[in-house]
Amino acid sequence: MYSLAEENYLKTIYHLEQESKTGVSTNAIAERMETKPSSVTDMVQKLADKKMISYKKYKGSTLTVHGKKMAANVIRKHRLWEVFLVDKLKFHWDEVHEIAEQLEHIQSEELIVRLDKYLGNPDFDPHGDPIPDKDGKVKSTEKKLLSELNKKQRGVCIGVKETGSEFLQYLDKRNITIGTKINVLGKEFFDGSMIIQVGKDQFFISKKIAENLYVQTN
Amino acid sequence: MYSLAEENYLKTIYHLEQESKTGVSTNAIAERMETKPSSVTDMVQKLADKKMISYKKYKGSTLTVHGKKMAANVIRKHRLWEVFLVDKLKFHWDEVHEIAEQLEHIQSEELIVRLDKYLGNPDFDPHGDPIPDKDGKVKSTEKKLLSELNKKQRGVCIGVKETGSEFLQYLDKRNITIGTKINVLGKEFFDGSMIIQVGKDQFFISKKIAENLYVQTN
DNA sequence: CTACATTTTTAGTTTAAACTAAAATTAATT
DNA sequence: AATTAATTTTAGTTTAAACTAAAAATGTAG
Repeated sequence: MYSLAEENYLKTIYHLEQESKTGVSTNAIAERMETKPSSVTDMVQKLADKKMISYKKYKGSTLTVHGKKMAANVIRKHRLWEVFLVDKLKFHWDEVHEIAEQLEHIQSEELIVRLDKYLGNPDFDPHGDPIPDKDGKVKSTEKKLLSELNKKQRGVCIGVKETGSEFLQYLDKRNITIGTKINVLGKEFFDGSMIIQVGKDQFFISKKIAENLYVQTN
Repeated sequence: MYSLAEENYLKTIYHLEQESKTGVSTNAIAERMETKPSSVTDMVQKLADKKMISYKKYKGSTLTVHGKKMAANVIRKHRLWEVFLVDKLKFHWDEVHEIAEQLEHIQSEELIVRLDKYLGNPDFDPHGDPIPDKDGKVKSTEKKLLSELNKKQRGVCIGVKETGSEFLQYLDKRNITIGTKINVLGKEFFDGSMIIQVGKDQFFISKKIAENLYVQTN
């Protein structure tokens, strides 16, 4: 059994590893968790003793296979609960994070098995993030142009093809940047235009826009 | 905001107060919570400072109006979650206590408002215990003979009319004692016999039995 | 009413997880 | 390469909530 604090550290390290694809620094963890670096050092040493991460002094931390599975499981629970809150209790998708942050720590294998089934074994949470499976595996992602997506598909912006300033300014105005999640709500086959959701906003984009944005899909 | 430990103490004191209708002793709390009396003393002093209970050294504790409301709210959450686990996730009613014990500490007013609505504003949990309302009020109970109940009603055994040893031995065999919860699953109007649920068991009882058992109802 | 038993409290430790301040290491700049 | 800056760790405190052992208060039996 792991403590709430330990689970939160593992989760944070998992997210930071995904973002940077490298070992994560003590300071990065401290900043993300709004705590002090010295506290982080204490905890990573403890997690290293428990073989959840591998850690070398001054060299940062990386999750072990075991730690990664553990972290993915907490994230799985978080995202399943978010689906519950939105689909069943009719919360808005931007109101559920705080509550899921608590629910993710409830300990019961059986509960999650049943919750998953009750929700129809969803693959994504209400923010479009993928839900890891029981073994902690997340469906691998693939790079595409936004224009290749169809209705109801989702992607995360990972780059642009066209780099002219008008285009970049357009993206800026629409709050689209690296890491932005995009849901395709509708697609017109006649001209390739789309209706997409970005954060709380929904708007129309032309084929030309969609052909110049790279997204990562699942 | 109150800590998990504080909420658990308040809940325990609430239950003990209900059972004995008097102030609760430090030892009683310690026993129920499987902790040491000295730990209880520490905590009741803290709760008294916070005006959640009134406490005089060596004289035991009683909840203040504020503390009682707080405790009832934790119990409300516990019981609503139990309904969720049984009605929606199809757990058996004797499997849900441990999980609800964790869920009852999730902090979100709105969550409980919505959960309550989603479950159809239930009045009882799957064990037949009443669910306090938002203001911590529990529907007042009334003393009746078991034979006065109808199908789907519930009662808690509070005494007997007939006191012969055959009758008491019968009750003993059926595991019915003071405090035992009884659900009436079916009633035959022709002869007044009933099918009742007691703990995990379901069985048939005659009108004569039902006319000699007092129960408290809601 | 005294003597013993039980209950309760106090005083002092322990543990997990945070903190501060200072020391050590690594990185960056001139 | 030497010095400064930034990062990270160590050492020592703090807090909440538990614990043990001993002291104090209360309850009970002769």
